[in-house]
Amino acid sequence: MKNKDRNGTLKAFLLDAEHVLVQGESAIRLMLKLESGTTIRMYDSFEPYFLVQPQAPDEKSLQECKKSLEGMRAFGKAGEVKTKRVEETTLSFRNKKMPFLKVFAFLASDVPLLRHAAEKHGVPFEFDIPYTRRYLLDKRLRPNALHEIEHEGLRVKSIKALDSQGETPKFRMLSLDIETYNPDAMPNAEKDPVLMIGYDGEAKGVYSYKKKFSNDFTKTFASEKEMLEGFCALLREKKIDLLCTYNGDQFDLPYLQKRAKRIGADLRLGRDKGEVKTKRLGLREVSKVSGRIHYDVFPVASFLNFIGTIKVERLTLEEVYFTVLGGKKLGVKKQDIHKIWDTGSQKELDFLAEYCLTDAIACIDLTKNFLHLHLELGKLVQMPLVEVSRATASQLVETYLLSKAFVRGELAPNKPSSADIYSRQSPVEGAFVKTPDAGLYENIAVLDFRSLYPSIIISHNIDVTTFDCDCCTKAEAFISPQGHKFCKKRKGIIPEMLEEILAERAKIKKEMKKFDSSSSEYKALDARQWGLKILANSTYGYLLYARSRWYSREGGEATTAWGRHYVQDVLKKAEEFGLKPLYSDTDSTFLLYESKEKVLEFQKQINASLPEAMQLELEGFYPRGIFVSKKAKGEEKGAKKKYALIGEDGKIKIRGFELVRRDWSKIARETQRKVLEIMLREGSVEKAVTLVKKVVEDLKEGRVPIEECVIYTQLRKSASSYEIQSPELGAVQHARKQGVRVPENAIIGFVITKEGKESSKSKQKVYLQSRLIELAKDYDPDYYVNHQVLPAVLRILGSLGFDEDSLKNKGKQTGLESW
DNA sequence: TAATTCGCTAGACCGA
DNA sequence: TCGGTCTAGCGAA
Repeated sequence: MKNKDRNGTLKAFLLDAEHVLVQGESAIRLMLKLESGTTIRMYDSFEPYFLVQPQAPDEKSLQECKKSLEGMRAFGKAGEVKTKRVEETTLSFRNKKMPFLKVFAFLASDVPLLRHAAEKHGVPFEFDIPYTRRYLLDKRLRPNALHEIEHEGLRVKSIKALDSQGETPKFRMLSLDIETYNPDAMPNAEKDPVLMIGYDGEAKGVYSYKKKFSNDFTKTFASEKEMLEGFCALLREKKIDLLCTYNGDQFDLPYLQKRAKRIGADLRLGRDKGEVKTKRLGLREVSKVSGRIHYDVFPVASFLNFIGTIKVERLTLEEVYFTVLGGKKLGVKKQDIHKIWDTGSQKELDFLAEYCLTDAIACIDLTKNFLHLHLELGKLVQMPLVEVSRATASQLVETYLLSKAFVRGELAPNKPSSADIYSRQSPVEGAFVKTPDAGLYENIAVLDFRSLYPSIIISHNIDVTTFDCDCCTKAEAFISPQGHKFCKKRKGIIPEMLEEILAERAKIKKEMKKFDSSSSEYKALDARQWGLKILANSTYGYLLYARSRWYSREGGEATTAWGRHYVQDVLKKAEEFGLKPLYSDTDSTFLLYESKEKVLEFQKQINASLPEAMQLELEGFYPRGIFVSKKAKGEEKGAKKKYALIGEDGKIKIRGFELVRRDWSKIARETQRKVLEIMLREGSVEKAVTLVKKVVEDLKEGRVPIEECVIYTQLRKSASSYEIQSPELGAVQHARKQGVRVPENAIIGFVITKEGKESSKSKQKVYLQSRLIELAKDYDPDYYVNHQVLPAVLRILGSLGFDEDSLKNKGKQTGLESW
């Protein structure tokens, strides 16, 4: 700790910036990590402020407004609030430079109060940018990057981000996972103790109490209290910087805190006496521990699942671990834990400890896997790790844009009012999708526009600041297919951002080729390009996001209109070129070819005609592919967003089929997958039919395990607010009637059982037969044959010239329903 | 108080 | 009992 005690300059990684009070004023406390590995705290001063646009831009109005703002009074809970001081400044607003007044406050919490008072004197702006974020943006600091700090003791004199992109701090990490006593499904901290704490990272093991264990990784304490305090001692001893959990925000950390209070344990998870602080951040809760970074893998997995980077059916630790890292699952049912604790055998108790440890291992492994991404994203959008790892797509884009606006000397637009949000609701016409003809095809070339929407936005300078400018005539500007005009003279903030992102990403991709894919350099670069990709892909959505500061309906309309224009142009030109278009969705084109050279020649020709930022890439050549028909009344039409391709390497790419959907049973999905594989690899209908017959027989005979009949669905509303009955709702209602608690919005698994099946000939209500998997005793073979396996499979076989109706004629040799 | 639109499908609902 | 319409969920991009 020598460095901080004297004056001078030091280099450190900036980990976090917190709001603190110093002598009655808002100030910043920085968490810094020296290159030696030591973590220190320092203090910086920063005045909270917001901006006000005077009623009129003339000097007289400006001075009058300034005077009024200086004399402002507002009243908050803590009494009277005053303006600290007011400064004049010039900012660019709606493409014009104009005067603004910068109103400084003593406390960050005064800003919202003063802002209301200021509304009488002008139009307030940038009043809702959180204090610590304002600090990072204004000082152009980059969380997780190396900074040079000039200081006097613990006081920062100046701080500057260094241009050392590659380096990132090395954290001392520990994962944490608790098991609780839970006789009533959901544990209650008022009465249910914490039984075990698993951890991995700087140390690895399990803490428990009273019980004896035969393994050597479990340490037994005399009481729950000593166990909790022992764990805090471990955090201190190992000098942990980063504590990671899976859903610790909402479960583990608040539970430990409540429990400690209840049993009188001295729980110091942080670096000082502070308790776990659980704060609402947007829609969710964040649990913070002072002096350490709490990294919660659950919101990370949830975000990546949402944007499509990973694909899991349920966001459990086990499933995420398995999907992302191929880790094994160790099954202990939550409802069994208290039984094992009370009456379990030694073997069961040992197994529980092992399970607890496995969860801690999964948690640290996942953290190591995702941390690089957030370190890089944090640098990029200037958000500390705690925030960036919990941020939504719109928050990432918006924070990046706020920083860009600051650098460009532009005023950030205010967030929309609720009336604005309401008026932004009507949808904007989206992408073009071509209807394919159903069938089995050979030799399909797939061409993709690389980053279609970002490249269109760049090429045509699309955003709210460039729309309908008054500096370009129609002849000078970019005119969209619907006639929207975009400036050609000044680059917009969003096109500029995307141009930088895409250029940087291309540079990184090139750089990555120099390294081995297992090297740390490669991984850091990969994380960086990944972060850039997330940002670029979210930007179009942000343009049309109703709560966006930089919303542009016209910009969104123009982007998709140009998208439709370019992709349809490719289809038309392909036809003329002698390549038959088969299918197209948004940015992709599927062409039937005879020679690959011709495809490459075509691609070259298109690329020569495109704007510089746009590019048509060859995604691949596929020897065989299947498109199926839509299940529609009347005419037979090919289905969109549903196809399967087999690559030259034998790898199969499947989109849209039931088998990729979690709301279909495993038995139907697996059977469909096998049929698709047979058709793609061998093209043998006979073989596929034989396979299906076997499955149907197994179902009839009850040989299929009930687990393979589970259907997963999320109830996205509260159970009472549904207009219509459904099987999933039926399962929940039945369970609640039995006294089983089912949380709102949960993804539930249910089975269609024989129970509740009506013998009458009237139309069977499936929801009466549906039961949660936990309560299901059997499955209804008729349902799984006729409503799961056969529809999934016949769609494919029927589309490939196999006469579907003949399949259903009972008695025929090949009939699938001949049983 | 979670980026967008396009598209498929099952099952419930409802009127003839 | 049949067939059209609507609600709801999930996936493609």
